[in-house]
Amino acid sequence: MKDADRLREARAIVNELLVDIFNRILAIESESLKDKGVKLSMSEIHVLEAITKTDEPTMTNIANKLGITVGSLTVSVNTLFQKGFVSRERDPEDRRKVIIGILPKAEEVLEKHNDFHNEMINSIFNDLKLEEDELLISSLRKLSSYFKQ
Amino acid sequence: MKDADRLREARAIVNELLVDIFNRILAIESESLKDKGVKLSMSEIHVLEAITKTDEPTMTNIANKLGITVGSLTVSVNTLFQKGFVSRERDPEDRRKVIIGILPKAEEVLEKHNDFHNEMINSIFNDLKLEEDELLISSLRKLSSYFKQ
DNA sequence: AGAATAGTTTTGAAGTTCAAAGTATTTGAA
DNA sequence: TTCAAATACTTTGAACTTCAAAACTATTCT
Repeated sequence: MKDADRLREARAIVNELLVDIFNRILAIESESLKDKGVKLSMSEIHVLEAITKTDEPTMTNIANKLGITVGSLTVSVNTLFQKGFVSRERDPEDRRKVIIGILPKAEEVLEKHNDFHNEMINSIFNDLKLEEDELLISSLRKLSSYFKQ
Repeated sequence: MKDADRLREARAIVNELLVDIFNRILAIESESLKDKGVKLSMSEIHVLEAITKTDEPTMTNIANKLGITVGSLTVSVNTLFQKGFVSRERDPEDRRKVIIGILPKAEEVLEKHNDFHNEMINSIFNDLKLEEDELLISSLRKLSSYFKQ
């Protein structure tokens, strides 16, 4: 087989795998949480996750992290606030901003969600050698930066 | 830095990148299509894509490929049929089955969608060496098989 | 103070999805 | 053979997510 053919095949496989993963990940993730007795929807989980991973967790910053509008985020935060998963307070420095915080009830849930992510990452890393990690990381980094261009 | 630390760091990065990609891919994909004058939503595009990639494209098989219920697929196919993107006909061998087909109007759209996927894949492969492909593929394959467990 | 700006919330509409109930067809066991 | 169960699909109603636009509040600028 020629190199060009091999490359074409490799691309096709990577593409197919990405599509497959994309199509299944949400459903499986949500099932995994249901099994663990978590009542929240996946989008609510992702909001909680984004809050913990946003440096200055204002509405605008969190919405950017998630790639949704601030209006959509407000709707979601409303119910999370009402259910007692997050706190909300004005920034004393700039009282236009609302800082969102995670409450203990949410930390529990995020821990269970993390288990899922860890299992997922395990399944990739299990029999990779250390020096091979770099390549995987650089591939994904390229993909991610392509999306942020 | 110890190997264990390096591994922990690698996992964290891979996880973060996957989450990032997941959060952005849909929005960007949909914007890319809007730029190209395509009127369909992403989920409609994914239905079309799944039809072309399912061996015997019955409702059940396509729904499985997509990871949604057959009922949901029916709703989507209803509008795609009405807009003239897909054909629908009973399987003469087993008249319970409905075989879905892609019409020319849909092929045009899928071509544009493919451009997006190709650009995406390009951005990963651009400066990978041939022998490195295998590793990337095997990593993704593991991830994908983990989801199909 | 008044106008402009920034951050957030509210609202209405559209789209996606599921679960449950209903229809049509096929299969298989009595 | 016949009819009950299984299979394939569609319909329906409800819940959820999201967006765009308008409204509101707080802050900054002139």
